[in-house]
Amino acid sequence: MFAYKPKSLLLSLPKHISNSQNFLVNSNSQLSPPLSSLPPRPSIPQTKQAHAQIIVSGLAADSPLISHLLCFLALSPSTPFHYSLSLYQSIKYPSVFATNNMIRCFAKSDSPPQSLLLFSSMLRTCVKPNNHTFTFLLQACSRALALNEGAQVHTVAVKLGFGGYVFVRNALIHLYCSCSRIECSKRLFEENASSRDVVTWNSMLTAFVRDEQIGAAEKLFEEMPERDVISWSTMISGYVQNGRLEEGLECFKQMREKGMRLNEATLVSVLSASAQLGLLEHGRLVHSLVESLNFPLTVSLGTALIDMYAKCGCIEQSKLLFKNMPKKDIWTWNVMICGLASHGLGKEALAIFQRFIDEGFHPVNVTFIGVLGACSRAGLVSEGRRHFKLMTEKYSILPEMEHYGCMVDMLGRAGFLDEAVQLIEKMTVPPDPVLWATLLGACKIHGSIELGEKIGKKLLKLDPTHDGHYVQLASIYAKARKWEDVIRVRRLLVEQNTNKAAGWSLIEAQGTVHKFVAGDREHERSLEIYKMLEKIGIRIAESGYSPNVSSVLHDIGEEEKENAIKEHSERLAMAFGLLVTGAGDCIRIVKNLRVCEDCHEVSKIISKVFEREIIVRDGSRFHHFKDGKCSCLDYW
DNA sequence: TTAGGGTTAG
Repeated sequence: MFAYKPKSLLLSLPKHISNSQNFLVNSNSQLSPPLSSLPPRPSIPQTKQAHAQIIVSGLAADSPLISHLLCFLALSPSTPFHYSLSLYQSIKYPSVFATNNMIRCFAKSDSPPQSLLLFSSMLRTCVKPNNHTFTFLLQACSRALALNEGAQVHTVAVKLGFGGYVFVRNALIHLYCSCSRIECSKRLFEENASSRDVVTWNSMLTAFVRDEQIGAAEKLFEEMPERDVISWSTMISGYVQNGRLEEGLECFKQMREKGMRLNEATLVSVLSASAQLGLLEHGRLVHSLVESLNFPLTVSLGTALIDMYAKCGCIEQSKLLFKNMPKKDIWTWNVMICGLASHGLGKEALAIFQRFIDEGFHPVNVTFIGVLGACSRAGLVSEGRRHFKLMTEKYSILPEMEHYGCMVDMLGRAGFLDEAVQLIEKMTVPPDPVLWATLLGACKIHGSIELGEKIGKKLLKLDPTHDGHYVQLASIYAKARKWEDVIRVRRLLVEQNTNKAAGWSLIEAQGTVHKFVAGDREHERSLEIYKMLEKIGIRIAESGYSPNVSSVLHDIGEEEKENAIKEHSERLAMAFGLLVTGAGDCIRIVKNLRVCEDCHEVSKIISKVFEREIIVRDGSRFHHFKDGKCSCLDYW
C-alpha cells in the first residue's frame, strides 16, 4: 500500500506497539471552515438533560451509558468540546468506543489537533485503536490541514493493519486532497481499484475539482459505476468554481432528468451559477424548487438566494428575503451590502453596514469591498474616505487591490484626480494595470488629457496586449478631438495584434438564453430584430435624440459610426426584448462590458417612449432605466 | 454492541 512520506517522522508507535512520546502537533495547523449542518441528531440540551437523569438515577459511573452520551455529542454539529471532555474524563477506564467518540468531538471542534494528543495518550494507556479511530483522526487532520501529522497517522494506520479499510482509505484520499497533495490522493485511489465505493469515487472527484482539473473530473464522473447526490453536487460545484457556469447548469439539468434527489449543496451551487450569469428565470426556478421541496431556509441557502436576486436585478426581492431570514451570518450581511452597492443604493448599503456593526459583527475585507463600492457608485466621497480610514485604523484590515480600486474609482469619478494619484503613490502593494485603467477612465470623464496621456502611456508599457487601454487612450484623444493621436493609437493597437474584447449581452426569454454580440446577424429572428432597431431609431429620433459617437474608436465616417453604435450588443438584446416580452414587461439584460455613453442615453429614451422598465447589469453595476431616467443618475 | 469517509458560496 502506498504511504505518503512525512517530512520528518515525528511519530513512531507506542511501547506496546512502539512508542508515542514523539507525537507532536503542528501549532501552525489551520482550521478549515466550519462544517455545515448535519441531519437531525439529539440536541445538546437533550443530551444534557439525559446526563442529568443519569446522575439523578445514580448511574453516573456507568461507562457504556456515558459513552453513548458522548456518541450523541460527537454526532451533533460542531460544538465546543469542553462538555464532551468533562463527560469523557468522568469515565474511569475509557473504552476504545468512548475514546473514539472523544476524538471525533475534537475533530469537529475548533481545535481538531487536540484529537491527536488524545490519540497519543490512548496509545500510552494501552487502549487499542481500531478502524474508527483512524477515520476520526484523519478527519481531524483534514480539517486542520495538518499534512505532516496526517501522514504520520497514515503510517500508523498501515502498520496496525487498518490501511485497507475503505473508510480509512477514503479519509486518506480526502486528507491529501485537503492538503493539496492530489498525486497522493490519486495513487491511493488507483492502488485499490477493486475495493472502491461511491465515497472513494466522490473523494477523488473532489480532489480533481479542487485542483481545477475539470477534464479529469469529467472523465472520472463518466467512469463512475454509481453516482449519488454528492457526486452530482461535486461535479456541478466543480463547474461553477471553475467559471464554467453554463456547463454547471447543464449538469444540473441532467441530474434532474435522472430523477436525482437534490440537496442544499446542489442548490447553492446552482444559485451561484444563475447569479453569476444573471439568469433570473433560472434562479426563480431554483427558488421555487427550494419552496416546493420544503427545504429549510438555512443561512447558506438564504444567502445564496439573496445574492442571486441581487445579481439578477431584483434588489427588492433580496431585501425582502434578508428581512425575513431568521438567522444571518456575516456572509448574509456581506452579500446584502454588496448587492445594494451594485444597484447604486449607497445610503441603504451604509445603513445596513451600520446595523451589522450594531449587532456586534466584525467586518472582513469583503464587507469593505461592499461598503467602499457603495460609496464609489453613489458618489459618497466623504463617506468613502471615512470608511476607508475606519477599515484600516479601527478594524486593522490591510487594503487590497479591490479596496484601492473602489477608492480610486470613487475619487477619480468625483473629480479628485490628484487625491487618487496620491492614494496610488502611497499604496503598500504595487498598483495593478486595472487600477491605472480605472484612473484613466476618470481622466476621460473629466477631460484630463495630460494626466490621461501619462497614465495611458504607462499602461501601454505595463500591459501592451490589453486592447482596452488603447481604446481608452484613443477615447481621451477623441474627446479632445486630437484625431491624429487617435489614429496613432489605433495603429499601435493594430501593430500589437490585439483585438478589442468582444462585448456581448444576454437576455432570457421563456427559459432560453439569447446572447448577442455587436452587429450580430446569427439569431433566428435577426430580420425582425433589425426591423425593431429601425423602429427604435425612428421613435427615439422623434423625441430629439442625436447619437453620441465619441466612444467609437474606428477611423470611419460619422454615418458608419452611428451604425456601429446602433448595433451594439445591448441594443440588439433590447430590440429582441421589445419583440418577445409583453407590453409593460420589464426587460432585463446582462452585458459583460460597461455600457457606452450613447447606449446609456438610448436606453433612457427607450424606457420612456416604449414605457418599459429596462434593467441592465453591465460589467460594473446595475442600471435601472425608467421614465427616461437611470438609477445611476448618469454617474457610472 | 454501539460510531465512521465524500458535496456549498457569498
